[in-house]
Amino acid sequence: MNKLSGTKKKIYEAALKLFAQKGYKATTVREIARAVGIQQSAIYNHFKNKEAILDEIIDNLSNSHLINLFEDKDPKDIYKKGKSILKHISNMFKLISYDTKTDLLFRFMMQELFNNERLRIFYNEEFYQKNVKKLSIVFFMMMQEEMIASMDPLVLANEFFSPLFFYQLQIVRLKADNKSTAVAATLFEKHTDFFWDRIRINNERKEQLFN
Amino acid sequence: MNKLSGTKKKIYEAALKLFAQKGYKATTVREIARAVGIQQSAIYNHFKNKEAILDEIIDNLSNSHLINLFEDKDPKDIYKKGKSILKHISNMFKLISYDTKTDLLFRFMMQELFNNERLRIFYNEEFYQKNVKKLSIVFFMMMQEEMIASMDPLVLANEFFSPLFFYQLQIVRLKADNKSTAVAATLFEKHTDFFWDRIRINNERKEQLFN
DNA sequence: TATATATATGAACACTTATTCTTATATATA
DNA sequence: TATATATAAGAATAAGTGTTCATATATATA
Repeated sequence: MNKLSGTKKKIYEAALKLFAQKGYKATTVREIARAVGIQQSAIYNHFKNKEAILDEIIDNLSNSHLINLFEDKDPKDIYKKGKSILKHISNMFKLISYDTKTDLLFRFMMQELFNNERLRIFYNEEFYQKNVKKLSIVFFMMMQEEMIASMDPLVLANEFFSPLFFYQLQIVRLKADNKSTAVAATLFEKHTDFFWDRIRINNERKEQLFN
Repeated sequence: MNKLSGTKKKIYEAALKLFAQKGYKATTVREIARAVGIQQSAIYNHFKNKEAILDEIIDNLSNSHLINLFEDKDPKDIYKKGKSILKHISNMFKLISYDTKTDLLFRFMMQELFNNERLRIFYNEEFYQKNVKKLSIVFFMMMQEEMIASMDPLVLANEFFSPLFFYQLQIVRLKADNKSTAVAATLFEKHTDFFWDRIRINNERKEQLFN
Protein backbone atom coordinates (compact mmCIF):
# COMPACT_ATOMS: atom_id res chain seq x y z
CA MET A 1 0.00 0.00 0.00
CA ASN A 2 1.88 3.05 -1.23
CA LYS A 3 1.37 6.56 0.03
CA LEU A 4 -2.31 6.60 0.86
CA SER A 5 -3.68 9.90 2.00
CA GLY A 6 -4.54 9.91 5.68
CA THR A 7 -8.24 9.52 5.10
CA LYS A 8 -7.89 6.78 2.53
CA LYS A 9 -5.79 4.76 4.93
CA LYS A 10 -8.33 5.31 7.69
CA ILE A 11 -11.13 4.12 5.44
CA TYR A 12 -9.08 1.09 4.43
CA GLU A 13 -8.37 0.12 8.01
CA ALA A 14 -11.86 0.76 9.31
CA ALA A 15 -13.27 -1.32 6.47
CA LEU A 16 -10.85 -4.18 7.10
CA LYS A 17 -11.77 -4.23 10.75
CA LEU A 18 -15.49 -4.26 10.04
CA PHE A 19 -15.20 -6.79 7.21
CA ALA A 20 -13.25 -9.07 9.55
CA GLN A 21 -15.75 -8.66 12.36
CA LYS A 22 -19.08 -8.95 10.60
CA GLY A 23 -18.30 -9.76 7.00
CA TYR A 24 -18.24 -7.71 3.82
CA LYS A 25 -21.93 -7.98 3.02
CA ALA A 26 -23.10 -7.08 6.52
CA THR A 27 -20.85 -4.04 6.69
CA THR A 28 -22.44 -0.83 5.38
CA VAL A 29 -20.73 2.16 3.83
CA ARG A 30 -22.35 4.23 6.57
CA GLU A 31 -20.64 2.17 9.25
CA ILE A 32 -17.26 2.56 7.63
CA ALA A 33 -17.78 6.32 7.34
CA ARG A 34 -18.89 6.55 10.96
CA ALA A 35 -15.81 4.63 12.10
CA VAL A 36 -13.59 7.06 10.20
CA GLY A 37 -15.59 10.10 11.29
CA ILE A 38 -16.69 11.37 7.88
CA GLN A 39 -19.82 11.39 5.73
CA GLN A 40 -20.47 8.32 3.65
CA SER A 41 -20.31 10.33 0.44
CA ALA A 42 -16.72 11.32 1.24
CA ILE A 43 -15.67 7.71 0.88
CA TYR A 44 -16.31 7.89 -2.84
CA ASN A 45 -13.54 10.48 -3.21
CA HIS A 46 -11.09 7.73 -2.26
CA PHE A 47 -12.64 4.53 -3.55
CA LYS A 48 -14.75 3.95 -6.62
CA ASN A 49 -17.25 1.93 -4.60
CA LYS A 50 -17.56 -0.48 -1.71
CA GLU A 51 -16.20 -3.37 -3.70
CA ALA A 52 -13.06 -1.41 -4.54
CA ILE A 53 -12.20 -1.32 -0.85
CA LEU A 54 -12.60 -5.08 -0.68
CA ASP A 55 -10.43 -5.52 -3.76
CA GLU A 56 -7.67 -3.36 -2.35
CA ILE A 57 -7.66 -5.35 0.88
CA ILE A 58 -7.31 -8.58 -1.07
CA ASP A 59 -4.58 -7.03 -3.24
CA ASN A 60 -2.55 -6.17 -0.19
CA LEU A 61 -2.82 -9.59 1.43
CA SER A 62 0.20 -10.71 -0.56
CA ASN A 63 2.35 -8.10 1.13
CA SER A 64 1.23 -9.07 4.62
CA HIS A 65 2.97 -11.22 7.19
CA LEU A 66 0.07 -13.63 6.91
CA ILE A 67 1.90 -15.76 4.37
CA ASN A 68 5.60 -15.14 4.84
CA LEU A 69 6.30 -17.90 7.30
CA PHE A 70 9.83 -18.19 5.98
CA GLU A 71 10.50 -14.47 5.78
CA ASP A 72 11.94 -14.95 2.31
CA LYS A 73 14.65 -17.28 3.52
CA ASP A 74 15.74 -20.01 1.16
CA PRO A 75 14.73 -23.48 2.37
CA LYS A 76 18.21 -24.69 1.41
CA ASP A 77 19.78 -22.39 3.98
CA ILE A 78 17.57 -23.20 6.90
CA TYR A 79 16.94 -26.93 6.90
CA LYS A 80 20.17 -27.52 8.80
CA LYS A 81 18.70 -25.82 11.83
CA GLY A 82 16.48 -28.85 12.32
CA LYS A 83 13.87 -28.53 14.98
CA SER A 84 14.51 -24.84 15.59
CA ILE A 85 13.26 -23.88 12.15
CA LEU A 86 10.02 -25.74 12.86
CA LYS A 87 9.82 -23.95 16.20
CA HIS A 88 10.26 -20.70 14.35
CA ILE A 89 7.46 -21.38 11.88
CA SER A 90 5.19 -22.58 14.64
CA ASN A 91 5.91 -19.37 16.49
CA MET A 92 5.09 -17.32 13.40
CA PHE A 93 1.60 -18.83 13.40
CA LYS A 94 1.26 -17.99 17.06
CA LEU A 95 2.39 -14.42 16.51
CA ILE A 96 -0.06 -13.98 13.65
CA SER A 97 -2.86 -15.14 15.91
CA TYR A 98 -2.02 -12.48 18.48
CA ASP A 99 -0.79 -9.57 16.42
CA THR A 100 -3.81 -7.29 16.17
CA LYS A 101 -3.15 -6.44 12.54
CA THR A 102 -2.44 -9.87 11.05
CA ASP A 103 -5.12 -11.34 13.24
CA LEU A 104 -7.62 -9.15 11.40
CA LEU A 105 -6.33 -10.30 8.04
CA PHE A 106 -6.66 -13.94 9.01
CA ARG A 107 -10.17 -13.46 10.32
CA PHE A 108 -11.09 -11.51 7.20
CA MET A 109 -9.73 -14.30 5.04
CA MET A 110 -11.74 -16.94 6.85
CA GLN A 111 -14.85 -14.76 6.87
CA GLU A 112 -14.90 -14.19 3.14
CA LEU A 113 -13.26 -17.41 1.96
CA PHE A 114 -16.45 -18.87 0.52
CA ASN A 115 -17.77 -15.57 -0.84
CA ASN A 116 -14.84 -14.45 -2.93
CA GLU A 117 -13.08 -16.44 -5.61
CA ARG A 118 -10.04 -14.17 -5.72
CA LEU A 119 -9.62 -14.72 -2.00
CA ARG A 120 -9.81 -18.48 -2.45
CA ILE A 121 -7.13 -18.26 -5.12
CA PHE A 122 -4.96 -16.25 -2.73
CA TYR A 123 -5.59 -18.70 0.09
CA ASN A 124 -4.75 -21.65 -2.09
CA GLU A 125 -1.68 -20.32 -3.88
CA GLU A 126 -0.08 -17.92 -1.43
CA PHE A 127 -1.21 -19.10 1.96
CA TYR A 128 -1.39 -22.86 1.47
CA GLN A 129 0.52 -24.13 -1.57
CA LYS A 130 3.49 -21.78 -1.32
CA ASN A 131 4.17 -22.53 2.30
CA VAL A 132 3.54 -26.24 2.11
CA LYS A 133 5.86 -26.54 -0.87
CA LYS A 134 8.61 -24.68 0.92
CA LEU A 135 8.08 -26.89 3.92
CA SER A 136 8.32 -30.03 1.85
CA ILE A 137 11.64 -28.86 0.42
CA VAL A 138 12.93 -28.36 3.93
CA PHE A 139 11.77 -31.82 4.95
CA PHE A 140 13.19 -33.40 1.81
CA MET A 141 16.60 -32.00 2.61
CA MET A 142 16.37 -33.09 6.20
CA MET A 143 15.68 -36.60 4.92
CA GLN A 144 18.69 -36.54 2.65
CA GLU A 145 20.86 -35.54 5.58
CA GLU A 146 19.26 -38.29 7.64
CA MET A 147 18.02 -35.83 10.20
CA ILE A 148 14.49 -37.16 9.93
CA ALA A 149 12.85 -40.40 8.85
CA SER A 150 12.24 -40.90 5.17
CA MET A 151 8.71 -40.51 3.83
CA ASP A 152 6.66 -38.42 1.41
CA PRO A 153 7.83 -34.84 2.10
CA LEU A 154 4.59 -33.30 0.86
CA VAL A 155 2.52 -35.41 3.22
CA LEU A 156 4.86 -34.46 6.02
CA ALA A 157 4.55 -30.79 5.14
CA ASN A 158 0.76 -31.04 5.26
CA GLU A 159 0.93 -32.83 8.58
CA PHE A 160 3.06 -30.09 10.03
CA PHE A 161 1.10 -27.22 8.53
CA SER A 162 -2.49 -28.29 9.21
CA PRO A 163 -2.47 -28.34 13.02
CA LEU A 164 -0.86 -24.90 13.06
CA PHE A 165 -3.64 -23.58 10.88
CA PHE A 166 -6.25 -25.22 13.05
CA TYR A 167 -4.81 -23.84 16.29
CA GLN A 168 -4.66 -20.40 14.71
CA LEU A 169 -8.32 -20.66 13.79
CA GLN A 170 -9.08 -21.78 17.33
CA ILE A 171 -7.42 -18.72 18.81
CA VAL A 172 -9.10 -16.27 16.46
CA ARG A 173 -12.42 -17.94 17.21
CA LEU A 174 -11.90 -17.84 20.97
CA LYS A 175 -10.91 -14.20 20.76
CA ALA A 176 -14.18 -13.46 18.98
CA ASP A 177 -15.95 -14.39 22.22
CA ASN A 178 -13.30 -12.86 24.49
CA LYS A 179 -12.54 -16.31 25.81
CA SER A 180 -9.19 -17.38 27.14
CA THR A 181 -6.75 -18.57 24.50
CA ALA A 182 -4.13 -19.82 26.96
CA VAL A 183 -4.69 -23.55 26.47
CA ALA A 184 -4.95 -23.29 22.69
CA ALA A 185 -1.76 -21.23 22.58
CA THR A 186 0.29 -23.96 24.21
CA LEU A 187 -0.63 -26.34 21.40
CA PHE A 188 1.65 -24.57 18.94
CA GLU A 189 4.75 -25.60 20.85
CA LYS A 190 3.39 -28.97 21.82
CA HIS A 191 2.68 -29.68 18.17
CA THR A 192 6.27 -28.96 17.19
CA ASP A 193 7.64 -31.03 20.06
CA PHE A 194 5.37 -33.95 19.27
CA PHE A 195 5.99 -33.69 15.56
CA TRP A 196 9.76 -33.44 15.71
CA ASP A 197 10.08 -36.15 18.29
CA ARG A 198 8.19 -38.51 16.00
CA ILE A 199 10.13 -37.89 12.81
CA ARG A 200 13.68 -37.19 13.94
CA ILE A 201 16.33 -39.85 13.71
CA ASN A 202 18.19 -40.07 16.98
CA ASN A 203 21.71 -41.32 17.36
CA GLU A 204 20.80 -44.89 18.25
CA ARG A 205 18.57 -45.21 15.23
CA LYS A 206 21.21 -43.63 13.07
CA GLU A 207 23.70 -46.29 14.18
CA GLN A 208 21.19 -48.95 13.33
CA LEU A 209 20.89 -47.51 9.85
CA PHE A 210 24.62 -47.70 9.30
CA ASN A 211 24.96 -51.24 10.59
CA MET B 1 -36.59 -32.02 12.53
CA ASN B 2 -39.98 -33.60 13.21
CA LYS B 3 -42.79 -33.75 10.72
CA LEU B 4 -42.32 -30.59 8.73
CA SER B 5 -44.90 -29.93 6.09
CA GLY B 6 -43.57 -30.37 2.61
CA THR B 7 -43.18 -26.68 1.99
CA LYS B 8 -41.53 -25.93 5.32
CA LYS B 9 -38.93 -28.58 4.63
CA LYS B 10 -38.36 -27.16 1.17
CA ILE B 11 -37.85 -23.69 2.61
CA TYR B 12 -35.49 -25.08 5.23
CA GLU B 13 -33.38 -26.89 2.67
CA ALA B 14 -33.33 -24.11 0.11
CA ALA B 15 -32.28 -21.68 2.83
CA LEU B 16 -29.52 -23.98 4.09
CA LYS B 17 -28.17 -24.35 0.59
CA LEU B 18 -28.16 -20.62 -0.04
CA PHE B 19 -26.78 -19.77 3.40
CA ALA B 20 -23.97 -22.25 2.82
CA GLN B 21 -23.23 -20.90 -0.64
CA LYS B 22 -23.37 -17.15 -0.15
CA GLY B 23 -23.90 -16.58 3.55
CA TYR B 24 -26.91 -15.69 5.65
CA LYS B 25 -26.72 -11.96 5.18
CA ALA B 26 -26.28 -12.09 1.42
CA THR B 27 -29.22 -14.46 0.98
CA THR B 28 -32.57 -12.73 0.47
CA VAL B 29 -36.00 -14.00 1.39
CA ARG B 30 -36.93 -13.54 -2.24
CA GLU B 31 -34.16 -15.91 -3.31
CA ILE B 32 -35.26 -18.57 -0.88
CA ALA B 33 -38.84 -18.24 -2.10
CA ARG B 34 -37.74 -18.43 -5.72
CA ALA B 35 -35.73 -21.58 -5.01
CA VAL B 36 -38.80 -23.19 -3.43
CA GLY B 37 -41.15 -21.90 -6.11
CA ILE B 38 -43.45 -19.81 -3.94
CA GLN B 39 -44.02 -16.13 -3.13
CA GLN B 40 -41.85 -14.60 -0.46
CA SER B 41 -44.85 -13.82 1.71
CA ALA B 42 -45.71 -17.51 1.90
CA ILE B 43 -42.51 -18.16 3.82
CA TYR B 44 -43.96 -16.33 6.78
CA ASN B 45 -46.65 -18.96 7.15
CA HIS B 46 -43.91 -21.40 8.10
CA PHE B 47 -41.25 -19.29 9.80
CA LYS B 48 -41.67 -16.22 11.98
CA ASN B 49 -38.94 -14.42 10.05
CA LYS B 50 -35.67 -14.93 8.23
CA GLU B 51 -33.69 -15.35 11.43
CA ALA B 52 -36.02 -18.13 12.58
CA ILE B 53 -34.87 -20.20 9.61
CA LEU B 54 -31.27 -19.63 10.63
CA ASP B 55 -32.04 -20.61 14.21
CA GLU B 56 -33.73 -23.80 13.17
CA ILE B 57 -30.76 -24.78 11.03
CA ILE B 58 -28.43 -24.24 13.97
CA ASP B 59 -30.78 -26.16 16.26
CA ASN B 60 -30.66 -29.16 13.99
CA LEU B 61 -26.88 -29.23 13.66
CA SER B 62 -26.72 -31.30 16.83
CA ASN B 63 -28.70 -34.07 15.17
CA SER B 64 -26.52 -34.14 12.10
CA HIS B 65 -23.73 -36.52 11.19
CA LEU B 66 -21.39 -33.56 11.27
CA ILE B 67 -20.40 -34.27 14.85
CA ASN B 68 -21.03 -37.92 15.49
CA LEU B 69 -17.64 -39.26 14.57
CA PHE B 70 -18.05 -42.09 17.05
CA GLU B 71 -21.64 -42.90 16.15
CA ASP B 72 -22.48 -43.01 19.86
CA LYS B 73 -20.06 -45.80 20.55
CA ASP B 74 -18.39 -45.85 23.94
CA PRO B 75 -14.65 -45.08 23.74
CA LYS B 76 -14.08 -47.95 26.17
CA ASP B 77 -15.43 -50.42 23.67
CA ILE B 78 -13.52 -49.30 20.64
CA TYR B 79 -9.98 -48.48 21.73
CA LYS B 80 -9.00 -52.12 21.37
CA LYS B 81 -9.45 -51.90 17.65
CA GLY B 82 -6.32 -49.78 17.51
CA LYS B 83 -5.52 -48.27 14.16
CA SER B 84 -8.78 -49.32 12.57
CA ILE B 85 -10.83 -47.04 14.81
CA LEU B 86 -8.65 -44.13 13.70
CA LYS B 87 -9.15 -45.21 10.12
CA HIS B 88 -12.85 -45.19 10.75
CA ILE B 89 -12.89 -41.67 12.18
CA SER B 90 -10.67 -40.42 9.39
CA ASN B 91 -13.08 -41.94 6.92
CA MET B 92 -16.03 -40.24 8.63
CA PHE B 93 -14.40 -36.89 7.93
CA LYS B 94 -13.89 -37.87 4.34
CA LEU B 95 -17.49 -38.98 3.97
CA ILE B 96 -18.75 -35.73 5.48
CA SER B 97 -16.72 -33.81 2.93
CA TYR B 98 -18.35 -35.63 0.06
CA ASP B 99 -21.89 -36.27 1.29
CA THR B 100 -23.90 -33.49 -0.34
CA LYS B 101 -26.00 -32.92 2.76
CA THR B 102 -23.35 -32.86 5.50
CA ASP B 103 -21.05 -31.01 3.16
CA LEU B 104 -23.59 -28.16 3.16
CA LEU B 105 -23.76 -28.15 6.95
CA PHE B 106 -19.99 -27.94 7.23
CA ARG B 107 -19.77 -25.13 4.72
CA PHE B 108 -22.62 -23.33 6.44
CA MET B 109 -20.84 -23.68 9.77
CA MET B 110 -17.60 -22.25 8.40
CA GLN B 111 -19.46 -19.48 6.56
CA GLU B 112 -21.27 -18.19 9.60
CA LEU B 113 -18.76 -19.11 12.31
CA PHE B 114 -17.70 -15.55 12.98
CA ASN B 115 -21.16 -14.06 12.57
CA ASN B 116 -23.12 -16.15 15.00
CA GLU B 117 -22.29 -16.74 18.63
CA ARG B 118 -24.63 -19.71 19.01
CA LEU B 119 -22.86 -21.34 16.09
CA ARG B 120 -19.49 -20.76 17.72
CA ILE B 121 -20.79 -22.39 20.90
CA PHE B 122 -21.97 -25.35 18.86
CA TYR B 123 -18.68 -25.56 17.03
CA ASN B 124 -16.70 -25.42 20.25
CA GLU B 125 -18.77 -27.76 22.40
CA GLU B 126 -20.26 -30.25 19.98
CA PHE B 127 -17.92 -30.30 17.04
CA TYR B 128 -14.54 -29.70 18.70
CA GLN B 129 -14.53 -30.37 22.46
CA LYS B 130 -16.83 -33.38 22.47
CA ASN B 131 -14.92 -35.23 19.79
CA VAL B 132 -11.46 -34.32 21.02
CA LYS B 133 -12.35 -35.44 24.53
CA LYS B 134 -13.66 -38.77 23.27
CA LEU B 135 -10.52 -39.15 21.23
CA SER B 136 -8.30 -38.46 24.21
CA ILE B 137 -10.10 -41.14 26.20
CA VAL B 138 -9.44 -43.60 23.42
CA PHE B 139 -5.77 -42.64 23.31
CA PHE B 140 -5.46 -42.79 27.08
CA MET B 141 -6.71 -46.35 27.09
CA MET B 142 -4.42 -47.29 24.25
CA MET B 143 -1.55 -45.99 26.32
CA GLN B 144 -2.57 -48.03 29.33
CA GLU B 145 -2.62 -51.13 27.18
CA GLU B 146 0.79 -50.16 25.79
CA MET B 147 -0.57 -50.05 22.29
CA ILE B 148 0.80 -46.55 21.74
CA ALA B 149 3.55 -44.44 23.25
CA SER B 150 2.78 -42.56 26.41
CA MET B 151 2.16 -38.81 26.23
CA ASP B 152 -0.50 -36.20 26.91
CA PRO B 153 -3.69 -37.78 25.48
CA LEU B 154 -5.36 -34.40 24.91
CA VAL B 155 -2.44 -33.14 22.86
CA LEU B 156 -2.50 -36.36 20.90
CA ALA B 157 -6.23 -36.01 20.30
CA ASN B 158 -5.72 -32.50 18.97
CA GLU B 159 -2.91 -33.67 16.75
CA PHE B 160 -5.11 -36.35 15.27
CA PHE B 161 -8.19 -34.17 14.91
CA SER B 162 -6.73 -30.98 13.45
CA PRO B 163 -5.37 -32.31 10.13
CA LEU B 164 -8.69 -34.06 9.48
CA PHE B 165 -10.51 -30.79 9.98
CA PHE B 166 -8.06 -28.99 7.74
CA TYR B 167 -8.32 -31.53 4.94
CA GLN B 168 -12.10 -31.36 5.17
CA LEU B 169 -11.95 -27.59 4.80
CA GLN B 170 -9.63 -28.04 1.84
CA ILE B 171 -12.09 -30.29 0.06
CA VAL B 172 -15.08 -28.07 0.69
CA ARG B 173 -13.06 -25.09 -0.53
CA LEU B 174 -11.89 -26.90 -3.67
CA LYS B 175 -15.44 -28.00 -4.41
CA ALA B 176 -16.54 -24.36 -4.23
CA ASP B 177 -14.46 -23.77 -7.36
CA ASN B 178 -15.28 -27.12 -8.95
CA LYS B 179 -11.63 -28.07 -8.65
CA SER B 180 -10.37 -31.61 -8.29
CA THR B 181 -10.29 -32.90 -4.73
CA ALA B 182 -8.46 -36.12 -5.54
CA VAL B 183 -5.09 -35.18 -4.03
CA ALA B 184 -6.62 -33.65 -0.91
CA ALA B 185 -8.80 -36.72 -0.42
CA THR B 186 -5.78 -39.03 -0.20
CA LEU B 187 -4.47 -37.05 2.77
CA PHE B 188 -7.11 -38.45 5.11
CA GLU B 189 -5.68 -41.94 4.87
CA LYS B 190 -2.11 -40.78 4.71
CA HIS B 191 -2.66 -38.82 7.88
CA THR B 192 -3.88 -41.88 9.74
CA ASP B 193 -1.05 -44.02 8.42
CA PHE B 194 1.57 -41.44 9.35
CA PHE B 195 0.01 -40.76 12.70
CA TRP B 196 -0.41 -44.35 13.79
CA ASP B 197 2.98 -45.37 12.57
CA ARG B 198 4.53 -42.69 14.76
CA ILE B 199 2.73 -43.42 17.99
CA ARG B 200 2.24 -47.17 18.00
CA ILE B 201 4.48 -49.40 20.02
CA ASN B 202 5.69 -52.24 17.84
CA ASN B 203 6.77 -55.61 19.11
CA GLU B 204 10.47 -54.87 19.23
CA ARG B 205 9.91 -51.74 21.24
CA LYS B 206 7.56 -53.59 23.52
CA GLU B 207 10.24 -56.16 24.24
CA GLN B 208 12.64 -53.37 25.03
CA LEU B 209 10.14 -51.97 27.50
CA PHE B 210 9.86 -55.27 29.31
CA ASN B 211 13.59 -55.83 29.48
C1' DT C 1 -71.59 -31.49 2.26
C1' DA C 2 -70.52 -27.62 5.21
C1' DT C 3 -67.09 -25.47 8.02
C1' DA C 4 -62.68 -24.50 9.99
C1' DT C 5 -57.87 -24.32 9.30
C1' DA C 6 -53.71 -24.02 6.80
C1' DT C 7 -51.42 -22.15 3.12
C1' DA C 8 -51.04 -19.46 -0.98
C1' DT C 9 -51.06 -14.87 -3.40
C1' DG C 10 -50.06 -10.05 -4.72
C1' DA C 11 -49.74 -5.63 -3.34
C1' DA C 12 -48.02 -2.52 -0.17
C1' DC C 13 -45.17 -0.93 3.64
C1' DA C 14 -41.34 1.21 6.04
C1' DC C 15 -36.66 0.98 6.11
C1' DT C 16 -31.91 0.40 4.58
C1' DT C 17 -28.77 0.10 0.99
C1' DA C 18 -25.02 1.90 -2.28
C1' DT C 19 -24.30 5.59 -5.10
C1' DT C 20 -24.54 10.27 -7.23
C1' DC C 21 -25.22 14.77 -7.46
C1' DT C 22 -24.29 19.90 -6.31
C1' DT C 23 -21.97 22.79 -3.46
C1' DA C 24 -18.64 24.30 -0.11
C1' DT C 25 -14.07 24.27 1.81
C1' DA C 26 -9.60 23.17 2.41
C1' DT C 27 -4.91 22.37 0.22
C1' DA C 28 -1.40 22.73 -3.09
C1' DT C 29 0.47 24.99 -7.17
C1' DA C 30 1.50 28.95 -10.28
C1' DT D 1 -1.93 36.29 -3.80
C1' DA D 2 -4.67 34.00 -7.29
C1' DT D 3 -5.97 29.65 -9.22
C1' DA D 4 -6.48 24.78 -9.71
C1' DT D 5 -7.22 20.52 -7.44
C1' DA D 6 -8.48 17.44 -3.92
C1' DT D 7 -11.59 16.48 -0.43
C1' DA D 8 -15.52 17.42 2.46
C1' DA D 9 -20.64 17.82 3.34
C1' DG D 10 -25.55 17.30 2.69
C1' DA D 11 -29.36 16.14 0.18
C1' DA D 12 -31.41 13.22 -3.02
C1' DT D 13 -32.14 8.93 -5.68
C1' DA D 14 -33.26 4.42 -7.16
C1' DA D 15 -33.04 -0.11 -6.04
C1' DG D 16 -33.29 -3.70 -2.64
C1' DT D 17 -34.47 -5.31 1.96
C1' DG D 18 -37.57 -7.90 5.47
C1' DT D 19 -42.15 -7.91 6.79
C1' DT D 20 -47.30 -7.28 6.92
C1' DC D 21 -51.83 -7.29 5.31
C1' DA D 22 -56.19 -8.46 3.17
C1' DT D 23 -57.78 -11.86 0.42
C1' DA D 24 -58.21 -16.11 -2.14
C1' DT D 25 -57.80 -21.05 -2.41
C1' DA D 26 -56.80 -25.36 -1.13
C1' DT D 27 -57.04 -29.04 2.59
C1' DA D 28 -58.68 -31.31 6.53
C1' DT D 29 -62.34 -31.88 9.92
C1' DA D 30 -67.17 -32.14 11.61
